[in-house]
Amino acid sequence: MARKSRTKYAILGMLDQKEMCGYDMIQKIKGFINNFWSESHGQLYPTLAKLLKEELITCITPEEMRPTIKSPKVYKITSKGRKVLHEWLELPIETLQSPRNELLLKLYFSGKHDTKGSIAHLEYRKVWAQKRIAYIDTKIAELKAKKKTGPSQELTLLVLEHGLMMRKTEIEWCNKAVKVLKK
Amino acid sequence: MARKSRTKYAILGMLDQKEMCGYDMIQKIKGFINNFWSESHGQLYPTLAKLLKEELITCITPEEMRPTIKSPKVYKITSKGRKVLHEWLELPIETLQSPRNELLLKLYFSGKHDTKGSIAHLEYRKVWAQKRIAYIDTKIAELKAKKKTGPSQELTLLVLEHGLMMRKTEIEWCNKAVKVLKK
DNA sequence: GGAATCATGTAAGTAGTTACATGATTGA
DNA sequence: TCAATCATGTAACTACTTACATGATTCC
Repeated sequence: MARKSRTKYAILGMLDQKEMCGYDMIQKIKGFINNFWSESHGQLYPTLAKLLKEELITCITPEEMRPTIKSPKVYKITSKGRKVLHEWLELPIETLQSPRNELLLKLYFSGKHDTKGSIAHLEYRKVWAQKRIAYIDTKIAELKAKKKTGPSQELTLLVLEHGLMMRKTEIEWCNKAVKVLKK
Repeated sequence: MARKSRTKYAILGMLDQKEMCGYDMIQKIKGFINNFWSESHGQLYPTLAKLLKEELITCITPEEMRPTIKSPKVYKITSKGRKVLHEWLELPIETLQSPRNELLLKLYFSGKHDTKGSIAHLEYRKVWAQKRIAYIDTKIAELKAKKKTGPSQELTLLVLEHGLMMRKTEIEWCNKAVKVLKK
């Protein structure tokens, strides 16, 4: 029954790349990972505790070192955790349906009544998308400036590219929609 | 505190267009509205009860007519409901962040280890997107075949167009990603 | 008569957000 | 010394899905 949380796998995935503490994960989630995923820290910390209990991760900051000066709980993925992660990675992707889109919901329900309002929503969305594009562009430039290339860099680039293409298409569609509404 | 459910507005929006019963709403949600929104009937029915209590909708199938032969509960939006709906429609859209994307999550975490698996995910996504495109194409054709045009038809077309453009971009990106992974 | 679909609801459980709460460290 | 940020956690609450449950109607 019920949906399955993927917080678990997001954590395992991050720890598979590098050992780190909860706070570091939150930074990552608010940073690059935010391009395609989100987690709240109210969900993260309890899940970390659960993963420890399941022995999918270990805390490599020993109990006796804490809470002496500046020692966050650094977590590391276990081989069992790695196995669980890779099994999940190979599983087919479950969420194929297009996600909820509040813009389309509002547009569809208000278009007839209030074209001005709808156009405002669309213009605002365009501004947002443009900001995203500018941000992603600088990120891509930064990444390309680093001479060092590698498989992980290529993946990062792909993710950024995804955001870029989606936002551009969104803007294109918004322009079309505005045209229709103004007509 | 906490997130706000938009089930309420989805219902009001549907009833603003046409009076109908809960079952009809579920059909709509599983049909056209599914292009941009989702609701489960386990969420819908309790929300209908709540809206009745708030007097944003009324049930126009009188109590005494039920449960005689074939009489579903037909709901109608009230003027108060309409007001609440329109106020919400004008409010800025809250959910601007890009939604969770399980494909990108898996790709980002597995790319280095398992390019074959990643490519499989991408190819599967392409198949799905192509099916969606085919479906939307027929819907658009159907709609255009009807000579009758109007504002609501234009909106429907816009929504379908949105899905079309997004899926096409997705395929384009998948192709790019596959190329990078195969390299 | 039996299957599909019409039609409405409730129950149980998970997922998730936000606010509350606390305290250490760093650097201006 | 004060603000920002590092760092971890819990509490309260909402949202949501899926399964359970039931019964009528329609059409073959």
